[in-house]
Amino acid sequence: MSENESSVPQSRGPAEHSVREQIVEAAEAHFSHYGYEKTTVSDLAKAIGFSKAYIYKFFDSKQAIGEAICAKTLSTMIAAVERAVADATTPSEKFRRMFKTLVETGAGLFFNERKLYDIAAYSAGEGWPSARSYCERIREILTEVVREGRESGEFERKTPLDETVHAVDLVMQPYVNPLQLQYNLDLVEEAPVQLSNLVLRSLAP
Amino acid sequence: MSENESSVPQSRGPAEHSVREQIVEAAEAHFSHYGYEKTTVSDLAKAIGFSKAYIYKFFDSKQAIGEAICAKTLSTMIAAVERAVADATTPSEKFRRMFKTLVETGAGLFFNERKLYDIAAYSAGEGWPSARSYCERIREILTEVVREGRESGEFERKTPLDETVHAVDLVMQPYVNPLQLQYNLDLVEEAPVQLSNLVLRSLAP
DNA sequence: CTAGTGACCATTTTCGTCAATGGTCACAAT
DNA sequence: ATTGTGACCATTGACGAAAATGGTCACTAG
Repeated sequence: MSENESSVPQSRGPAEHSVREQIVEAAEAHFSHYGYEKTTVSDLAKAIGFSKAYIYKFFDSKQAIGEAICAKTLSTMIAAVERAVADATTPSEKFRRMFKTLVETGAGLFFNERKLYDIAAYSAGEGWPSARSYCERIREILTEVVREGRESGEFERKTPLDETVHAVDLVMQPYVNPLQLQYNLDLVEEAPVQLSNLVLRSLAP
Repeated sequence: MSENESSVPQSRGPAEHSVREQIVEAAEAHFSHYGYEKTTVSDLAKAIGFSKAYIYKFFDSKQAIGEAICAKTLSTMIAAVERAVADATTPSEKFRRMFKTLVETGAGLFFNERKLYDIAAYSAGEGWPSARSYCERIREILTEVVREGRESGEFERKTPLDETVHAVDLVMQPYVNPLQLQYNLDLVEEAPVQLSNLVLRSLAP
């Protein structure tokens, strides 16, 4: 009773604090520019005009700061997906846009903010909370879309909801998970289309 | 006009030769025991009682030897899949077994012959011919299964065959490709089942 | 002509060293 | 009590020299 199951970088000290926000801001700038490894905690301290030691009043470790940045990055992607889903009308279209947006923002992160992408990939590989809750949120959105499709009669209702969602989630995983996406970048165009078609065929009543 | 598109390790000298076979044999033993990187060409030479230079009469490079071993490994997996498919009766069952066997033998390689698995993963990552023809062969087998299913009326026939096969191939990719399989080892049990169900639902007439 | 090799070179890998980094803590200022 | 820091330690990373490795080639033996 004491150890967390899998390395959980935590923050400490006051949750709302201008210094905490300054740290995050500086970290975002430095990490995205120089990368996580090449940025030292001292760099961040200098950037906000405090000593290195003071940073540790707000974050448990350097990793915890990385976590915060990663969570922010992934939140942006989630937001884009939520917007895309909200814009679509039918459940089928919602699913298509969800998948497409997910892959596009992921690939965009890879090509335009490579350093941040690397953090996200590492996070996913280590099973950090930020990556976990990201995957969880994706699944929630997916569940909502599928349920809506079932209610409107657009999707079949024989298979248990959980099972359907789980299977579809497995199909998307290689493109949702930053760790795996990098091996499928050449499929960014076709995979979401082809796989959406296949999934929607499987969802047909 | 001369360069091959992507690094293609080739062999040279007589194709059938006892020394060539001895090299492959020694390489298989050494690679699987010490790994590709930790095995030197001199080690192989010593093992078969010839000089290092002689090895290069039969193989273009060390990588080419790795390729040969990799091809052998992947052939074994293909053979297992072909056996599994032949054993099954219905196209649906053929597909299920194909997927399951693929994942099982892949995971088996990872857990029991890790060093050989690493070579296969590297091969897949670099797009070596051995990995390519492995993927191609999988696709051929899959095509055959789907076509059989269509002919027997078990699978739908509206979607173009190529499109169907391509999409199903994309679904299996993360578990077929050694490079990606290692990130999905915790899903070895459920993924083939869940995904087979989904795919078969999508193939229903 | 075929089977086979030692000596050689350019590039990698290994390894030991030392500075840099992540992280802590006792303490100072307000 | 809160805000903040310099000094300190164990571990890690960078760096250059030295050793090992992949690969070639002129050459020998039969």
